[in-house]
Amino acid sequence: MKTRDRILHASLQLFNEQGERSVTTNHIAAHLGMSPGNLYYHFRNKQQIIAELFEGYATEVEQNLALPQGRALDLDDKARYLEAVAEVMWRYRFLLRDLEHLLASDAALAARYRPFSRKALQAIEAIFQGTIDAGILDARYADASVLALNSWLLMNSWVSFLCTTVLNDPQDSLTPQMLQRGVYQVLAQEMGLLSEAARPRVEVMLQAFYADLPVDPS
Amino acid sequence: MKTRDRILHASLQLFNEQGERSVTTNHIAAHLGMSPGNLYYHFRNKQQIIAELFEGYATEVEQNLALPQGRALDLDDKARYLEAVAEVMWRYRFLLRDLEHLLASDAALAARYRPFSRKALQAIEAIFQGTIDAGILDARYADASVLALNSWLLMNSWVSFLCTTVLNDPQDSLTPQMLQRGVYQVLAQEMGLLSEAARPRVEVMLQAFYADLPVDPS
DNA sequence: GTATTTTTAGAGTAATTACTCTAGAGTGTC
DNA sequence: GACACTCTAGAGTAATTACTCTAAAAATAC
Repeated sequence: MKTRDRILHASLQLFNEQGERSVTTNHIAAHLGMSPGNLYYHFRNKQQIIAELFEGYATEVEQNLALPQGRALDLDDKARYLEAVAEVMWRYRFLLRDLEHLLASDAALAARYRPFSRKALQAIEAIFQGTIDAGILDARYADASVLALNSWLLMNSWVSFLCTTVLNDPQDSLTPQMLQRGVYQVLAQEMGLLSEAARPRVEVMLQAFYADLPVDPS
Repeated sequence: MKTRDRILHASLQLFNEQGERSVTTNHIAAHLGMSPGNLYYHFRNKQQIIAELFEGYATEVEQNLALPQGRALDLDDKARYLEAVAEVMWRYRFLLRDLEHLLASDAALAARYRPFSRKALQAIEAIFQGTIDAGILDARYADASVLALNSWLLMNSWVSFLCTTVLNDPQDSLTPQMLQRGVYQVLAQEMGLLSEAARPRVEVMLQAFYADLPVDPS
């Protein structure tokens, strides 16, 4: 792997593990056994590293939210969307965690983020509209834009919730079940909105995503 | 006001405005026209200031989530809960914004936060269970614990969403309409879950909370 | 009024951090 | 072998930051 890519890779890993705030450029260089000077040869500054990681994140999210070409949505599509996006968000979780500070201290990134987020919202709205049009959700009560916004918020905050409230110890690591439960929480929004035709099948699918969270009784 | 309280007050204000990360203890002291030594006479360290602010936040949230004594829930109760909690979250927004980092760098605060968050979740669940028992939500589809978790997540992430995606400029300030829309997003979860008896009145109430977000077409 | 305690100022410090600068090593070309 | 270009090391720095220390002022007690 090229030095430049090794820096990006290590930065992402360390940012995710420890938070962007507590990972310095010197840490990144030391982690790679290289000199700070070398790191700064490849990147003008720390912001640039973050900005390039964000581009990777944005690209992957957008790819995973594109509507299928030339066919209507089916029942499993949404779960697939959710799982894919959840995985990307997990892989770039430091961005979600420190987003407000990153945007506040980098106006260019903030200007880049807003249209990204709005575009993602529109894509999710299109997906919901697809399930309404396909007769899966009841058009009388389901509002695609409201559902899209709530879904986006839930997805963006799920990992943070796990880290702050569910995990008892920073050492503990997240399990796939915990991530899956996040997907369940988004899908569960539809419980009251299912058309009679779709309800039986969707309810079965939903149950497959349910997972108890380890909340010790205290 | 006592010096100690002035420090807490100024810290909260500055943390909210600029983020905890970029507000140093020297800034706080300077803002109050006092010496750093004086600040450190009243507080052992920055963590202690944050911890005490958190206590204020936790207390207020818990007070605002207590079930009414000696009567069943009525239709307006939940909106009142939401508005009250949303206001508290707004007033302590730096905590929500930097929560992960604050907990990661202060094990005692993390240990304090988890039971708080779980307790809040249970309180919200009790509120939802109340509306189910009161026949407002349809018991066939409404799951109090799932709804409670989603509501908590939505409330916790709403202000962050406004700051990162809606506001075009850090200078811009949030309007009450924007906060109200957050309440709407939580209430809107119930659209498909309303009992036939409750639906007409709740739908009217819901509309009162709806507000368009200023998302410029770009 | 004096003794005691609480509160405050302000200079200072050790540690950290993002980033710079210079010089040299490696690699390819002719 | 000379030249050019890319890449890397590593020492160094200016600025920042959380926090300490000493001494004096202010409040309180008796």
